[in-house]
Amino acid sequence: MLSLEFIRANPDAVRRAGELKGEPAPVDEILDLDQEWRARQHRAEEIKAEQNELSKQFAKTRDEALKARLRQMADAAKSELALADALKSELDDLLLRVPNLFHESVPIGETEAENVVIREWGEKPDLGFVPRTHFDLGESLGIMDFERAVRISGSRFAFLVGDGARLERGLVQFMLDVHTREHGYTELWTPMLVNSAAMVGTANLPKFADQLFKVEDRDLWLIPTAEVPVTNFHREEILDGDQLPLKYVSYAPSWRTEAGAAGKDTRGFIRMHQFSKVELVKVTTAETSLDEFEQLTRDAEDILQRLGLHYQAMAMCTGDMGFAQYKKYDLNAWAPGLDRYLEVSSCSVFSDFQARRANIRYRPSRGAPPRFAHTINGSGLALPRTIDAIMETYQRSDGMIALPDALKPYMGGVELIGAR
RNA sequence: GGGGAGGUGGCUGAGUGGCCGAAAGCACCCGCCUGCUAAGCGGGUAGGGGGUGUAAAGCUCCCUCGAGGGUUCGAAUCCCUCCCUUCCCGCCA
Repeated sequence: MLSLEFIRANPDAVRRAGELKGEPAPVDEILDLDQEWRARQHRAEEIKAEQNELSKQFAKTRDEALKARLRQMADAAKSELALADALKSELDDLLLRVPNLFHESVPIGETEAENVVIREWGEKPDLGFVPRTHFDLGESLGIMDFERAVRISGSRFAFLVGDGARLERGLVQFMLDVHTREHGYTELWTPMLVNSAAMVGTANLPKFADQLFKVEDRDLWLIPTAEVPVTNFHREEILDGDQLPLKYVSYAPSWRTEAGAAGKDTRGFIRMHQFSKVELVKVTTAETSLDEFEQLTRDAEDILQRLGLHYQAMAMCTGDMGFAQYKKYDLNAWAPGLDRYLEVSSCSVFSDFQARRANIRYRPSRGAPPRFAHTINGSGLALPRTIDAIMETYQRSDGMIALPDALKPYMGGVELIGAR
């Protein structure tokens, strides 16, 4: 969230950011409530201060008249504080619904049409035959099974079978190895159910509850991404400035309701209720967060390059980047069978927006007052669509699928999927 | 699941109704002292919020001793609920 002080001082900037993001900010309500709350708070504190003072007197004098008066003051202070607290929690609720600002380098725009390609790597492969889709290939090779998944769990679920499952496992291993050994990230294995406070920390709540699976009768939610537990790893901590940046990588299944995506990407292994993802997270400082964000994006791109997949890096425009992000890049890998790009990674820097919610701070130097950290995350990468891009890019005219060299050590001797 | 013990500052740990936002020790910071180092001496060091201030500083008030409620003029301290840690028993991967 944004700080109340900032909103007080820059209401127009907050309003403008909200409009350009298509996420209107309740600035006027906040400013009104803020005034009201502060007035109440002040009055309550005045009563309380006097009460505290007189109470000390009473301890000496034991004056019964004073005691009666103090009893009244205690009641008055209590009800005044209750009013102030009610206003404050109303105010806090509103603050959680104010979208983040965006960096000046973010393109202004309303829809994905105004996103900007900032980098491109490789090119669309010329296979020399009409490429098939991954789901066509996957079903005929017997490595993907959607029909059975529907019977057991419904649409947007899948089984991977044999070499398909192996491919998924190998990819996870490969990505984790690259990020931990070569990019300097520390691996985390996390809880996959988290409480509401954690979801608020990463800004999945309160606004996006309809995107999340909730455990019945408990304050637990299935994580939509490892970002949630990993970013919250240091919640309510004050870190040492010289520990930063902290770099984490985590593999986790991710669950999303995909509400609002009815009818979209219903065929294939693209938009699932459950999918695997390797996630990169950094906790850093205001001074370094934009550079660290660029580097994190490069770390994700490195995986695509090693896999030999053609992709584009896109800078998201204001209207397409989301509520909490300060700046965001998507990585879109080319899928020849589908004849389109698939989003395999989304990398974002949040400024101190999440850190403020999750109360993650650091001390720039010994004795200095704490400051909110900056958080960054990105997929490195999301599995299903990476698998799709691999299958469609490395397919052969005979329907078998070759493997990128980088992946071969992770496939237990399998070099060609479909060979018997 | 049943029963016991416990949750206090960066850490250890004292504190059972006002003198306590909190002894002492450790750690850390500043200064002094000493050929150097170590030791020693003196001082400092929790977080959040309100008011004042152009702002920083400063001044001042309020809140916070796991969380929330209650008793009381007054709660770290007493009572209730919840969460967590730990030990014993039970159950189970």
